[in-house]
Amino acid sequence: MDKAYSPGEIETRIYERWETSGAFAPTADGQPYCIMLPPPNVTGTLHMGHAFQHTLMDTLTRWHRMRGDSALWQPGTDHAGIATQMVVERQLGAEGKHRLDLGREAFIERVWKWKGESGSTITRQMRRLGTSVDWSRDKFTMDPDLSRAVTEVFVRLHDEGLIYRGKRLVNWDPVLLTAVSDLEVLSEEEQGSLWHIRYPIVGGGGHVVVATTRPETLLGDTAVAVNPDDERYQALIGRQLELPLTGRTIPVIADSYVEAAFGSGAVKITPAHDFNDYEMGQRHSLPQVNIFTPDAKLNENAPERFRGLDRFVARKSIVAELEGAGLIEKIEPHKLKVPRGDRTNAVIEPYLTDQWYVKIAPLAEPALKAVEDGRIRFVPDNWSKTYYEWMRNIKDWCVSRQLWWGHRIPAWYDEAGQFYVGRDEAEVRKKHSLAPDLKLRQDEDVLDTWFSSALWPFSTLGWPDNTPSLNKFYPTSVLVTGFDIIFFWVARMIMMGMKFMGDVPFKDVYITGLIRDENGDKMSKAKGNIIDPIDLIDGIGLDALVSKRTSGLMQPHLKDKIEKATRKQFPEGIAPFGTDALRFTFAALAGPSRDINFELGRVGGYRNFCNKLWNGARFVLMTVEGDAGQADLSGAAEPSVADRWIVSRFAATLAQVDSSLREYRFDFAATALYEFTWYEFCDWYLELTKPVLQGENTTEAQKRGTRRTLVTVLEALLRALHPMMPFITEEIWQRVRPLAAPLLSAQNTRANQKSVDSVMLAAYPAASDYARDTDAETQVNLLKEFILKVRQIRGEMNIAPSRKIPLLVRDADEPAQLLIGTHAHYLHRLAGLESLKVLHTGDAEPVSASAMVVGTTLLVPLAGLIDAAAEIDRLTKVIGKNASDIGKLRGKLDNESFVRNAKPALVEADRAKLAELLGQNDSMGKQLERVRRLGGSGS
RNA sequence: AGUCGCGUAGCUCAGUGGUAGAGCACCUCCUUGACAUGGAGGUGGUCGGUGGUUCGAUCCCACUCGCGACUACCA
Repeated sequence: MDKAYSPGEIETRIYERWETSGAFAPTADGQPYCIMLPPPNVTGTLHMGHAFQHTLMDTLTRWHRMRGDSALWQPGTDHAGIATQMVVERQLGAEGKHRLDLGREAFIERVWKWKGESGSTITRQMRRLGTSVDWSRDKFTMDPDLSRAVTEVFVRLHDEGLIYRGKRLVNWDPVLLTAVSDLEVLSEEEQGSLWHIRYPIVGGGGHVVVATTRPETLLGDTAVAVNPDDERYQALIGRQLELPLTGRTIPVIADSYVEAAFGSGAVKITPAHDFNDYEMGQRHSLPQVNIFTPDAKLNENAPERFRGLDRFVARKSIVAELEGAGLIEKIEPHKLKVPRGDRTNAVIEPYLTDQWYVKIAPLAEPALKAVEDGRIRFVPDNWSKTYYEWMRNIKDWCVSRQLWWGHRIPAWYDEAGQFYVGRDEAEVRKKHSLAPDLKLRQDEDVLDTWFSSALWPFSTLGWPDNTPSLNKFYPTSVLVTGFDIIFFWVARMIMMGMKFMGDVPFKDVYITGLIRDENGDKMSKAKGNIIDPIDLIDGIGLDALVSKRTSGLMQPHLKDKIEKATRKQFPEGIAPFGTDALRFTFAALAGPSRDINFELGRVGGYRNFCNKLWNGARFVLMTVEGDAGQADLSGAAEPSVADRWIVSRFAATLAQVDSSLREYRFDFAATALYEFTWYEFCDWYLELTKPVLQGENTTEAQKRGTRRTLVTVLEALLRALHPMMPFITEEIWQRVRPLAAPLLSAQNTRANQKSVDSVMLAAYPAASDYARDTDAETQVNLLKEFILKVRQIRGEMNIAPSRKIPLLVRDADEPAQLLIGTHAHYLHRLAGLESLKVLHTGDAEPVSASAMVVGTTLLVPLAGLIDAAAEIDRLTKVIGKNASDIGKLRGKLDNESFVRNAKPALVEADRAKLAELLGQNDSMGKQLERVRRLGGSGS
């Protein structure tokens, strides 16, 4: 083995072997365990959020697979209607073309071509991450079988009256020229103005002032509304006003929606261009005057001079004319929420169109109930409240999009405009007994991308057919996703799952945090703070990183700023950390918080962890292979206390990992494994094996006991780490397993099968397979205490590690005597002792540096080793700390209420602790005096 | 406006009704035959503020300050 772990070539080699061997497919037997991959955009690339979530899903999948479950991680990609269409339109734009130039068919062909070219990018990146999805089941939302499911759902919902077509006000994106759903509209507060406009009263008597943030919509006003209780306007209710610039007159109406206190207390009502006005228009039977074209220019309903003007250009000229006519009372600066399309950032226009809607209330009810009664569990639980809030106020879902890329709506129109819904044209004709020569044309619109995503948990498994996979894996086990798509996706999957499968689509919903940069900012191209997970794996030079971050910017003026920040933050680019280090970082970050700030330093730390594991394994292999040979492992063996201890600690670690992963506490599981591997296995256990293996007084059986423990614990540790760090564990396991295989206990038979040639198919180690040994733990804990105290003296006295020192032990209690009697070789080696002597009553005691373990005193003679002044400082400090603790403990124990109310065990423990500290300080006080005397006379 | 969340060591974050933890950073010593991507030791926090419940609060409750997310919105 190399001295340092280098992940580079190892990873791809191992992944290819896994994939070609079919190891990712679910086994025939075992409990079904299924995770649906949230399908990424087919033409997208892997970002940090994906990498994070995929790591967690892969960890769960690998863990369950190793536990013997029939584990399916279902992969796939999403056609991402708007996003993909926009990318291709932009490509066309660069060629000076528009999709209308190509026509629908040619355009769609072009999108498929693009999908073919770029669709493999993200799946290739996923392979780099080690994702163990079953690629043989890879799905795409526009595959024929999934499209069939979409049509089926649409038709069934329509036949039940749960899908309807209606002319209503929708959110219209004037750039994309399509309707979008409420969720696709983002409202940001922006600075605008509030124009106060005078509407003259017909028949004289002055004017009414209305306040508006959108003066251009005046052209579509059909009323002015006031609050019915507003005394100022009582006389005007029912009268007519002159609508400026139009020659029309409109009535003053009363509606309690109007707040008298805001603005002038009078509101212009534009039913065709505002959601609230629309509803008021319905209440008062007001006419709707649409003044815009689909791309938000003024249409023929506007006075001729404004026609064809863009809405914002029109605003200026309308305000100018009003000012000229003396109809502007004032203009105030005003903050308002501006609705923008999440894809185009264009200001969304409420627009009257015919669209398809899903009637949502009947679907929402069972979906709400499924969470309320616990059939679906949100983790962390508080996300269920977010879900409830949304579901209880949910509105009908506009599912039609005026796009070309997507699932075409299965509705056909005759020339009279009558529509028929069916699985295909033939079915429509048959169902409605239409004449064969009746001309039908299919609806031009496609469905919202999320419509097909909502079916993902069952459409990928074969629905509407009743397939074995569907039977086996639905309901799936857990959904792992971000809170940003709880409404877009999670809620809709639950609704559709309840509706069409009659059961929940998943039992748990694990909501991950959102990966942000180290400052807590969201990662985005515009901010220039994006990190490509692949660059963390392979590393990237500074110049390449800068050019990656600054190319293709929407706002080129940010380039310099981004470049500067990048060069400052990564003066040497990014080092190659390897996949396992990245994955372990993600796991360790996956705590309960909703925002996760990603620090590069942590990946470095876990890269070091990989190296630590590598070198620990290197030590084990060198010792076991080197001086013994594997046959030697099978003879009589006599495990040491350290051997029993490490096995016991391993059992505790496995129990912690198990309970943590069950609760999706990846951070706890990662920490438990990290601490065991580094602090217990490497720092202590490996060191404790050395006195045995290299000692002159140990028997072959003892050495064998230690070698066997080394090999078997390492082998099982690799299995335990594998779900989080698949590559390095596989690489090492391949070398360790031949040594370990003959030694594996009966419980581990699955790991011991000849056919198992990969750690990913071996059994996950269970805590119950390893004995807890409190006796060994107690002994080793005491041993560690002794060693740590001596090291503390050495460290604080600056005694070189190479310098061996004498150690005297005074007042040894029974456990300490046992320790010295049986484990002196450990003390010698790990504390760097030259000699170890127990002082008996009456023995001469040289002046020494000292430390205490419970009641036992450790003495390191000062002569030639130690600076008396330093020891005085040290002792004073320890005594001071103890004194402070004694004070606190006394305070507690002197308090009768504490003694009466606290748990007896606690009181007892405090009393014991107090007695111990008192004894120690008494002893150390005397010690201090001795050193002082020496300090005074000696140096 | 409503819902949810956050404020703990220089930084990023865990955590618990009973004398505060990790990683990174920092200081001292050490190239000892697994590992300098390392080893040994160490410094560092009145757990946002105030009040309450309690024998005891960083943890529970109320209020408050500061930050954030989401949902719905007043033209």
